[in-house]
Amino acid sequence: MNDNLIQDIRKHISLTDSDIATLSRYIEQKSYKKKEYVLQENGFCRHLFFVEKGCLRMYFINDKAVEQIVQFAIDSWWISDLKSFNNSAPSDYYIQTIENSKITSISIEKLDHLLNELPKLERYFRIIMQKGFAAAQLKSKLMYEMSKENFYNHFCSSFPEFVQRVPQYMIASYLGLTPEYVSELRKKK
Amino acid sequence: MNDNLIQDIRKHISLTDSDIATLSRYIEQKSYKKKEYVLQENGFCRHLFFVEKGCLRMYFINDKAVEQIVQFAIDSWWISDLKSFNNSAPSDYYIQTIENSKITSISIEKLDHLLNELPKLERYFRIIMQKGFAAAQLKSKLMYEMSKENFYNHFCSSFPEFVQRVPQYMIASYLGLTPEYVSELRKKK
DNA sequence: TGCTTTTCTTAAGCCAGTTTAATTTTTAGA
DNA sequence: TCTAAAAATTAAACTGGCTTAAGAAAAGCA
Repeated sequence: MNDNLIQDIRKHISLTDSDIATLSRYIEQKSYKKKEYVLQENGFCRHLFFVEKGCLRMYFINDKAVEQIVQFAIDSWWISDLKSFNNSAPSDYYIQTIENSKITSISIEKLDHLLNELPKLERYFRIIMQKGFAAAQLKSKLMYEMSKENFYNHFCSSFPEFVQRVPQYMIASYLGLTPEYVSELRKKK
Repeated sequence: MNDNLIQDIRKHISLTDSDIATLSRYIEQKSYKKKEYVLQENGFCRHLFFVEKGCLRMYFINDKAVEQIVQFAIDSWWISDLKSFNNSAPSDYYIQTIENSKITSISIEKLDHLLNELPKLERYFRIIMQKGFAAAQLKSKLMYEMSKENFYNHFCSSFPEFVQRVPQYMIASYLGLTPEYVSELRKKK
C-alpha cells in the first residue's frame, strides 16, 4: 500500500523504513467509487490529495451553472486547491472521482507536523510544488498561444490516454470549449 | 541591501546573522536599467529572480510575431520560467525590466548548494512555490470564468498600482486582449 | 433484454472580441 | 524646445467559437 507515493518520494529523496513508518502515521488512505466527491464546494480544502490509482477531476460551477473543469489527476499525481489550502479559506471547487480510485491524502495540520518530524520531506514537497507550478505555467502558455482547435488537437496527441479514459465533454470543458465544438472538430479530422 | 529578500524569508522562517552571511555567498544582485533583459529567449532560464525593487515582465513571441506577456513581477515577487529551470531546457520566454530595477537572483546550481548548506531554506522555497502555484491556479480560474471585459475590470480594481506603473498595451497583452479592445472598454466607462 | 441515463452529433444563427488601417496623443531624448 | 518614437484611440469589417434546439448513439443497470 502507498506504493506509488513511496516510489514518487524516492524519486527525489531517500527514505528509510523508519521514515516510511513515520510518514504513514500522518497520511490517510481511502478508496472512492466512481463519481464520489473528495472535496465539496464551500468545503475547505484542507488536504493535498495524491492519486494512488484512478482518476479525478477538479471543477467549479460557472455563472451559467455549467461545470468548468480546471484540472485532471491520474495515478501518481497530486491535486489540491492551493489557495484554499494555504489560506484556510473556503474553496470554490469540487474534486470528484471519474473512476473508482484510491487516494492518499494529508491534511494541512498533519503536513505541518510531518514536516517538523521529518524535515527532509520539505525538499520533496518543494519539488512537487515547483513541478506543479511549472505545469500551470505551461498550460497557461498553451492557452495564450493556441487557437481552441489547435489546443484540442495538441491535447489529444499529448495525452492519448486521457482521450481513452475521460468522456469527451469533460475534455472539452477542461480545454475551455463546448462539447458541440469538439464534435465539429472531430468530424473535420 | 537584499532587505526585501531577507524580510520575505523572515516572514516564513527565522534567520540568524550567520544564515544571512551564508545566503549572501550564493545569491547575486544586480541593477538593471529600464528595458534591459534579465532573460533572453533560447537562453536557458537557470535562475530564480527576486525583484528587490522595480518591475519586470515575462513574455514570449507568438505565431503572429506579437509579444505575449504571461507574468509581471514587482517589489518582493519571485519570477522564473520553471519548466526551463527544472529541466535545464531552453526557455521560450524573455524576462525584461519595465522600470529600472534591482534584482536578486540565484542559479539552480547555487540553490542546490545553498539548500544543502542551509536546509531550513527548503521550507521557504517550498512555501514560495506553493504560493506561486496557488496564484497560477487562481489566474487560470479567472481566465476560465470571466469574459474579457470583466477580466479587465477585475484586474484594474484588484491591482490599481499596476494600472499606474505599466503601459496599457502591456496590461492588455497580459489579460489576453488587444490594445484596441481595451481602448473601447475604457471609453465605455 | 429492455429501459434509462449519459454522452455525442448536427446545423443554423449569432456575437464578443479581433483585424485592419488610419489618426491622435504622449513620452523621452538630444 | 524640437523631433522621433512609443502609446493610445477610433471605427468599420470580419470571424472563431458559442448558443440553441433537437435528435441519435452509447453505456449502465435491473
